[in-house]
Amino acid sequence: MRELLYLKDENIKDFIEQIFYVYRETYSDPKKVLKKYSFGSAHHRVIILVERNNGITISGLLNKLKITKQSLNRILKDLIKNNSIIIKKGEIDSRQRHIFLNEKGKKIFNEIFTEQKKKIYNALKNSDSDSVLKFKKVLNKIINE
Amino acid sequence: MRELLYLKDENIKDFIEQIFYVYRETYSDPKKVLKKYSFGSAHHRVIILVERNNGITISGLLNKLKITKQSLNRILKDLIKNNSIIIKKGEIDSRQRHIFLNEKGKKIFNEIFTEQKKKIYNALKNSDSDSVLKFKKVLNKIINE
DNA sequence: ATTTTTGGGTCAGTTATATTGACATATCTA
DNA sequence: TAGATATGTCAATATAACTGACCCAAAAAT
Repeated sequence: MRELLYLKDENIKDFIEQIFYVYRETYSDPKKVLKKYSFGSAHHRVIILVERNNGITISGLLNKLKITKQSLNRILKDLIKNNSIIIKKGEIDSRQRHIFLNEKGKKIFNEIFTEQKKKIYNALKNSDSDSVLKFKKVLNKIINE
Repeated sequence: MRELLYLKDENIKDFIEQIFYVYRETYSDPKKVLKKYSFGSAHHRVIILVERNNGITISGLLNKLKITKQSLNRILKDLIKNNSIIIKKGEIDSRQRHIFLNEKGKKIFNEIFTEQKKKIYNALKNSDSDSVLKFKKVLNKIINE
């Protein structure tokens, strides 16, 4: 039987450490932009998720963020006050709230994204398409385990 | 000129979102174990880094964690009180402090690691070695950008 | 038609983790 | 010896999360 080196503990430990660094590095660059609007990482994550899932509901966001609704509410209030998002009642189910980025929110997202994409863009640019594809597949496997 | 689809904004956005999920999923499972010792994520990260870098100095840890020494100090005090780590003066440079996991710390690390490795292990098990290798390379490229 | 469940909102208090800024001490280096 | 470095510590503050207890309105189930 072949030895699967990449399943050895030391390799898994490498990944645990690297995933920490990758997350931190990926999410640290836009901090100056966020500070300009008095936003923190929590706002950052909400803006990203709303941009990617326009019209997402409160419970949709809660499922993706895995925080409490009290925590989310604080963030949403800030974003509404800042005029970055608008919230609409559901047409089918009027208990639901659908969240959208408005013009200001889209502008802020773009500023954030411009900073945040750099490291990933450069890393991918220096990789071949097969590597990028396989990178994505393993990422997804970890998420869906 | 070929179009590099994987450099398109929408693909980068995928990665930004996935990296968040992967980090969270990778670091969420050991929370019950940590709670048993009244430890949080900050302690978790320190234990991991000390296990991987036995004898690391304070400034070594600060460079990896990128937090302030005041923040680190709170964590280290907890870990010392709990008898998970010991701190020794440097023999060459006695200003330095070298941090080691002791028996209790190793035991706690193993409990944490047992929980934390599961998702990664299963994800890698369902991947071929080429994918795992390429996954690691792209991770490193993002970190070192 | 009434009851139960669901989606969301909110008040209050607490905890965890990080920050800034200032200052102290010992030790190493030039 | 002067300055730089490694670490420790006090105090105040910010951020982001938590638990727990309620509330209302609308949908779904009975």
